Amino acid sequence: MQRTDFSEMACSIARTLDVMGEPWSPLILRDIFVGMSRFEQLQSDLGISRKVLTERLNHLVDRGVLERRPYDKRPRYEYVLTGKGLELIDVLMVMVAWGDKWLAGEAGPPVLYRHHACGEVSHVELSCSHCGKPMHANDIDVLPGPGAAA
Amino acid sequence: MQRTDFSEMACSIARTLDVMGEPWSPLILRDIFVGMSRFEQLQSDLGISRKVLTERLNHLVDRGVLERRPYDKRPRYEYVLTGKGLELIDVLMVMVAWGDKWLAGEAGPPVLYRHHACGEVSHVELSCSHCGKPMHANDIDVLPGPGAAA
DNA sequence: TGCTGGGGTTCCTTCAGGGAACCCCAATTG
DNA sequence: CAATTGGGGTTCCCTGAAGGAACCCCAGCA
Repeated sequence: MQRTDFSEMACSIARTLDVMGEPWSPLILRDIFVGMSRFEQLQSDLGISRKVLTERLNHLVDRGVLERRPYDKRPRYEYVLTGKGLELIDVLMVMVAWGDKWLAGEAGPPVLYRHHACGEVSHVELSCSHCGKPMHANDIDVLPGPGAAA
Repeated sequence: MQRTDFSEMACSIARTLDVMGEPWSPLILRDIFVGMSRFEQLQSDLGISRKVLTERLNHLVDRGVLERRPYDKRPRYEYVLTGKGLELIDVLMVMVAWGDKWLAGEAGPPVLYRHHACGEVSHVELSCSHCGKPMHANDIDVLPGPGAAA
């Protein structure tokens, strides 16, 4: 085996990377999330090679994060996020928060998020699912779980 | 230019992917976060090629997410997360949450997080930095920001 | 009847990843 | 005082994935 297979590692990061661990997949998911659903649109917006776009779309469909859906009597398809895929957007939202803070520079962030619940432009924060307080790298201990390697 | 350069795109996701957009970087950051800081440890834990590990470490140091620090009179180094790098762990924590939910299977999650603030084993949630309520893909509108492309 | 446009597939070239061998040098060992 | 060891790389070759461009299929339409 030449390229490493991440899907079998006992690590949820590695397994997630098997789904979206090269740079095009997150950008494809981003585009589909903002409403660009067709091959031609994706290809021209991203500037990705057609071959690689085909591979990535098939892979994302295989992994259950996208659904391929015909939209015409002719063989025309659009790609839509499944529930599993929509939750993967969480990862992108956190990438946006980090990129906005550390890489946006003078110009400021390229896009803004307005939160429906409060109507404000804001960004995403990480909190504890149990107590709701902030939860970042330094706020946790990492313990072995039931699915840990033997 | 053969491989696409993501760093110049007007998108915080693409720019973040320029830093950690291939599968090894997140795993390297994970290992360093849990205390594995030396070349040899990383190499044998990950099973990554030595050449690629060297490249990735240099890249992460260049991007300011790792710091290379001598730990001996001999030329021996360890790699530690900078503040910028520690905040990048947020992205990994969200990948873990998603991977635990969708890919862990019967065995359950390989690792658990205990939150210092409440002492409970929990996972990370996304909330709005303004109102604190949940904030996921369907809870936002995406608007052009000041750094949007011309 | 020919044109068009979406959604690919094929082919070739180049470059990045994998794997293994090699190197440098300070400390330790016999 | 050799010789060995071990960390932290570097070099080499081989394979496979990304880029780019051309080609293809087919339904609708002029």
